[in-house]
Amino acid sequence: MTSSVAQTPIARKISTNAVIRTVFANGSISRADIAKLTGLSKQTISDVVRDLEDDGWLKPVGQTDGRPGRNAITYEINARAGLAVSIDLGSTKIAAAICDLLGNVVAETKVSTDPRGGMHLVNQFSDLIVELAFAAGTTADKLRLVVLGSPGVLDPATGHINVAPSIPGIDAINLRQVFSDRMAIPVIVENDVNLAAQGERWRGHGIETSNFAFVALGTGVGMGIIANGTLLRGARGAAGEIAYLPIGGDAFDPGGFTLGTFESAVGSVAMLRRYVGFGGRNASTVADLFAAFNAGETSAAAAIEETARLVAVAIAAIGAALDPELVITGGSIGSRPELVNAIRGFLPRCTPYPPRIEISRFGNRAALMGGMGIAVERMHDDLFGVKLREV
Amino acid sequence: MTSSVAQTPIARKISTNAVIRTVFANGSISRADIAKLTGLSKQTISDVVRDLEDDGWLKPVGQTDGRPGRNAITYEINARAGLAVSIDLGSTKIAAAICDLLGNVVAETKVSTDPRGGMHLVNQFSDLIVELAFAAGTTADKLRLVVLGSPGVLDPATGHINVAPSIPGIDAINLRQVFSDRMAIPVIVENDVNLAAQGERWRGHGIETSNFAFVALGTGVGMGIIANGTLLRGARGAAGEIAYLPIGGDAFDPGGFTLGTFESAVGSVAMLRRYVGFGGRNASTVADLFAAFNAGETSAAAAIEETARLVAVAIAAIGAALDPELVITGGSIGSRPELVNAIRGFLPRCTPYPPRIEISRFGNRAALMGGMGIAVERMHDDLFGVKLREV
DNA sequence: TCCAATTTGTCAAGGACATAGACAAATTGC
DNA sequence: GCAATTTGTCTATGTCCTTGACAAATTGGA
Repeated sequence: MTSSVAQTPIARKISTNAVIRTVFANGSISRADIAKLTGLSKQTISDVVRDLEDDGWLKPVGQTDGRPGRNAITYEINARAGLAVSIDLGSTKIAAAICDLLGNVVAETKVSTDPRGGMHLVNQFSDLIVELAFAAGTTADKLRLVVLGSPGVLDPATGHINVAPSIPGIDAINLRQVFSDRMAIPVIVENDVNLAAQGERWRGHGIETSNFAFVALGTGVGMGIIANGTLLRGARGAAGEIAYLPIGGDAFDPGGFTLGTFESAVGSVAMLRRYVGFGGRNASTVADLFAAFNAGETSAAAAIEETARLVAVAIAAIGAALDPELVITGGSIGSRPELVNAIRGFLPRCTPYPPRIEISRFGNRAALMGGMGIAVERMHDDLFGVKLREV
Repeated sequence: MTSSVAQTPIARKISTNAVIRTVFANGSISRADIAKLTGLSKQTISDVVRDLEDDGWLKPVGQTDGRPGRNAITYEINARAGLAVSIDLGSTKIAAAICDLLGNVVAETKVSTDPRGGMHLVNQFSDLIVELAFAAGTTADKLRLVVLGSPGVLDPATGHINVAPSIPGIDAINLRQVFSDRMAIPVIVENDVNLAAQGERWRGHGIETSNFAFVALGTGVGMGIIANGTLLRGARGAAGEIAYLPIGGDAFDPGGFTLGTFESAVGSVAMLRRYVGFGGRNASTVADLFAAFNAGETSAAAAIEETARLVAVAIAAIGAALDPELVITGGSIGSRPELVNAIRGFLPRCTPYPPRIEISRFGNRAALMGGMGIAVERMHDDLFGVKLREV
């Protein structure tokens, strides 16, 4: 017998959504132009814009002039009306940033990861957020959302991190819940490679395509898949866990099988082992190895070529399964042009329709960017989205 | 300066959609109950139901009784108000069916494929449709949609069939356009394995999961992927073309590479060749080979085991990329329990999180079912969908 | 300098769609 | 036969949107 509060809000919501989207798409714009673009009446636009201005979402910024007729007041998004945090948790560094409704970075920082892991990381996160909020001229309670990128396989439903070899203690707690309770802000937890893919989709190489894969090659290997314009997570959140691809070794070998056949064959450890196997003696890190390659050392060239060959086969397999238009590579190995050029050479020889290959536009900031992209998208949805009630 | 016709239909559309969905979900139902379930007022429901009844979408079917209070008139979907056709084009047979708005099959038939291909197939299709319409007690012009499943790779945008080895002449014409023009009905063309996956999603093993793959193993091999509940097509419509998986041979071998490395290794031709290689002499078809296996012939067992081993590795690769909860197998080879049991044995030895394996519920009718599922879904969308205008 | 043309934005009237609550009609059970 | 219950319509009211008239503001040319 309770009376519902909002009775016919749906029409106004749709109108509001149309107005907001138009302003987002056009930047500074007058009410008359909004009316023309949306097809809604001038009257409706005036009403909606008044409400949005009262609530702080839009602000008047200037006037038109130079054309015949009365000057129009132009409006634009009040970007500061929605601020969100993106955090990229790595095994050695934590990067974090605050962005506004338009995706502008208003504060950014980076610290070393607390090696004790677990709850100590939650403390680091909240300290970082308070510090960033101060730098952005606001306070942490004004922030609407936190997106946290982490290595490991995450349960899509609960956000629980099931497998995370490189960070101690975060698979023991429900990171999303604990962190969200601590800060009193909604928290989204997502795999870091998935976030990197989202970053490329948002403002990187994936901006004009809706079917691509981000392949991270470094100490570990992973993949983020954008298909039909959205992220693919799979049934258990393990989509893109190409460490387990049966390529580069015997799939039935119990050793490689638990560690991941493909990761054992192309990770940085394997690459250095291969280099030593070819007789190389001048590299203890991947950076050394590429330096040796550029100095013309044949054992380095052989190690890189063999890695490229295996990665090309993996991309062929991914291409057969997913048919991406583009594969973006990243990570400490995958962002090296020397390797990527070799991959480009092998690929047409092992698959009839090779996808384009590009190196990540954002380097090691890709996951941070992806977190911001998700945060902006989510804020728009929460604030202006039109949700039909489920029956 | 043209005045738009419909001014504020959106609220009514949403209400109508809610009513239709409620009736779909509940079967025979009274207006009072619809009001309770949707949360809309009795008045609104009466108005909407009146309109829907006038337009033929709903029909009164009876009355409640036995409970205190006035008896209610119950309504249900008038299933015959929307009829659509599903056609499964195979290299030897064409299967076709008409289904109604509820997905009931009201007419079904099967003929041999005209070996001349091309336009002769279009003639076959239109004859089939006229015949089915007659059997269903209607005429072809009353049909709202045709879904055509075909082998080959289809361009997702145009519906053009780019590669179709087993059917002559259909890659030379724009099948969708020609067929649609001939019948004056909208036509959807889709890859047959993708349709089989949709069929399993609609009423088969995929009904309770939104991440699975349908793997077809027969003369050729193919895969249909359902991820996040929707079909994955890829950038060029070639997602799931696992013929080209670099498994079962050297990915860089120019021969296997053009024919498809994986298909060359596990198709029915390869399986029989393998059987002969192991010394088998009693099988010229796959059916013979399985008969030999069931008679205890060791060369048949070896051929099947080797095929199962390769398929298990392929499923491991697919699992690493897509993380499906379930893999459904079909096709003349893939629907044999003897093979699938062997696959089930190999799988846990080559991947740490093996997906469940099931044999297709519909056998060779899976694509036909999938076409009906798509047709029903599409009819619902067209007839009752709520579309927000794009700005 | 003044006026026509143009554009912006508000006002007022009217229509579609929703809700709430009163009430008539129909049915069950005592 | 009557109270209780349920269905479905009627009436009144409110929100949101549209249309068309009109005032306000600006440009450019006579």
